[in-house]
Amino acid sequence: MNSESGEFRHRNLPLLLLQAREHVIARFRPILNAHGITEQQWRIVRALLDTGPLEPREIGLLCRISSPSLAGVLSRMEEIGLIKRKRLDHDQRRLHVSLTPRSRALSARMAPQIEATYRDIEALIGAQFSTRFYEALDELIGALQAREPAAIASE
Amino acid sequence: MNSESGEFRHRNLPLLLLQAREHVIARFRPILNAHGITEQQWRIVRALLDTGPLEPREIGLLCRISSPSLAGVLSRMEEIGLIKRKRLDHDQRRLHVSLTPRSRALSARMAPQIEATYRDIEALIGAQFSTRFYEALDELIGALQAREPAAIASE
DNA sequence: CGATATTCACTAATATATTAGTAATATAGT
DNA sequence: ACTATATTACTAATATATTAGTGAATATCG
Repeated sequence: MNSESGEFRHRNLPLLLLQAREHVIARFRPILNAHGITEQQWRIVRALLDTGPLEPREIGLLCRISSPSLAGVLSRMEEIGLIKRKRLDHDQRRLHVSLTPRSRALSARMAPQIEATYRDIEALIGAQFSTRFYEALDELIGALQAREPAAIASE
Repeated sequence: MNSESGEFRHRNLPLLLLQAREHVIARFRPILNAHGITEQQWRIVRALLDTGPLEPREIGLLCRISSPSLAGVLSRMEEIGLIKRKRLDHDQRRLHVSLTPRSRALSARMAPQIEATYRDIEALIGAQFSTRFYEALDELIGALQAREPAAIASE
């Protein structure tokens, strides 16, 4: 009825970012499903591949998964043999999470399809736009995390 | 260990988009919490404000909420008086979802704080960058939905 | 050294997401 | 009319998200 509603002059930015992400990940989802791994699990596997062993706290910050969610996700991943967990000797609170031969083999099998999908996307949007878009995302994230409003853990 | 891992040449684009969205919505979350409304509920209220009454199917496409999730979300929203649901006369399968005086009053109270937050963000990233970033998101979404891979409902 | 505060992974309860499937209604083609 | 198919909102089961809070371990400070 009121397509100008008056109340809001700005477009819904979080929704736009969500929509953009949905359109991108829609192209990867079939690959993840075919290999029986969830989005969160894959995010963690890829982070560990790129960075090496991490602690849950670091995984949460990197992959944007909250501590309570992480507890269940990591527990299930250990159960199906995608990761292993090991207490640190000098600090019994902390934990080391690392990949297993199985998850390394899995990502080796997935890598070609993932990379092909990135090439598809780049073909659609153009290499130049692609580069500038990554830069824009980095700039946005950098600007927003430089001056956080409250105590929102994000670095 | 292996910070070059070799397997992946492209950065994790869905993760970057997720991180960007998290940094943005982190500034709105305190407002939503203060008014006792969840992210999904607010997305729906704002969509209805902008567009007028919608059917669940349309809400799902617009707000990127799946049909099963929507069932629970709408049910809870009706229970607390944020929306009302009404069957269509000429098609008993379909449904009209519309706002209530209560949700209109709520968004009127929230609007100033929401708008102020957008101004804060724009001040941080710059008006020019802001404009170009919105355009880039539109372009990305447009390019990706123009040639969908499979039958992924998205417009 | 000892009391206090902080950090860390985790649990509990509820909300939402995902995948598969269902019943009711509507439409298309015969 | 009639069968087959499509569409719509929904349920069931499991996974993940969110908010609050816990116990164990460590760090900090008096």
